[in-house]
Amino acid sequence: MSQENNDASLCIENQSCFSLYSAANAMVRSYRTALLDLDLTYPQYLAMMVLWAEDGISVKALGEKVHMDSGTTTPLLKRLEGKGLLERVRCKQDERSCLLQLTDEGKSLKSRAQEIPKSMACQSPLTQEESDQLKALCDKLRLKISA
Amino acid sequence: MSQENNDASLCIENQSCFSLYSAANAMVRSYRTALLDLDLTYPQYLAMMVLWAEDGISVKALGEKVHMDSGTTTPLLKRLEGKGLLERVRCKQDERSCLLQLTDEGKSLKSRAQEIPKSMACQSPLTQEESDQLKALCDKLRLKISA
DNA sequence: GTCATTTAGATTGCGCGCAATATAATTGTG
DNA sequence: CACAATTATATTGCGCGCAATCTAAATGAC
Repeated sequence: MSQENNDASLCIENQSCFSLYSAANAMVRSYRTALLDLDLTYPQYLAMMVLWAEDGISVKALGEKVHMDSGTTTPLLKRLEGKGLLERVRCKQDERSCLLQLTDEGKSLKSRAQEIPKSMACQSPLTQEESDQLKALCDKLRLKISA
Repeated sequence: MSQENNDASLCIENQSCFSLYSAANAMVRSYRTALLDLDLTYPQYLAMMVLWAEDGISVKALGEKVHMDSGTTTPLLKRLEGKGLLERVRCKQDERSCLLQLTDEGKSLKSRAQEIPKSMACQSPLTQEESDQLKALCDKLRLKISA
């Protein structure tokens, strides 16, 4: 395919990393439409999912679950607080720690969010089997390279 | 695993999209070290690979190959120009179009970059087969959802 | 040729993602 | 108890990623 490049190793079309990178961007892009209704970005949606599953956890615990550091979580959580979806309160036992409490509005958003996984699964071009396979490969990759 | 969430659909641990997203971020992060020596970010490295394979192409053609729009490519290419790796020249036949010409420095960077795919492949936790599988799934996903 | 349409690229604005650093609270050590 | 080390979060700065908008050049329709 490539005329000027005799070795294929530096060719983006051959690199699984580039495919991974592009697919992730495309995925986030396709979530945008679905999340417009909830007024959430994809990373914000991830944070909300964590809190819907486990309200009241610390910033640190949430950061570990979504694999983000405080440079990403702090401003993101401030934006969610600004939208009135949660409150950030200092932990009494450990004043360093900051606990995240969903507001009523934040909790009520969960019911509207139930549609998101359904609609995304519907428009996914992958079968359930392929999706599971993709997940397993991505998990293996992430776990090993960030170790 | 989750105590407060009786349905699994809104749980990030079950979502292949979250795995894809996290794996892509981890991958870019792991490239950072390898690319430090070349003074390139991962997206800049992608652009350079395209130009190493096909010097002189337009901004539009490059954007299509790396799947980025002008809001991303324009500042990225200006940074590469600022580093002295390429020049952006208006096309004589079509003044709207902007052609990208590698400088000698930009061309010579290719030889040093040959090490990158090798070292990344070495530290990859995936077998060649798994990597191919991941690429196929990502390509299928991206092609269909951005159609 | 005139004018609407299309096209290539640039600009603006916002939200990540993350390295590096700072701050303040807590814990560990002697 | 003093004080070094650790820990949780916040801040700063930079480079994407992309929607929305703008400009200017080229193309198409009549």
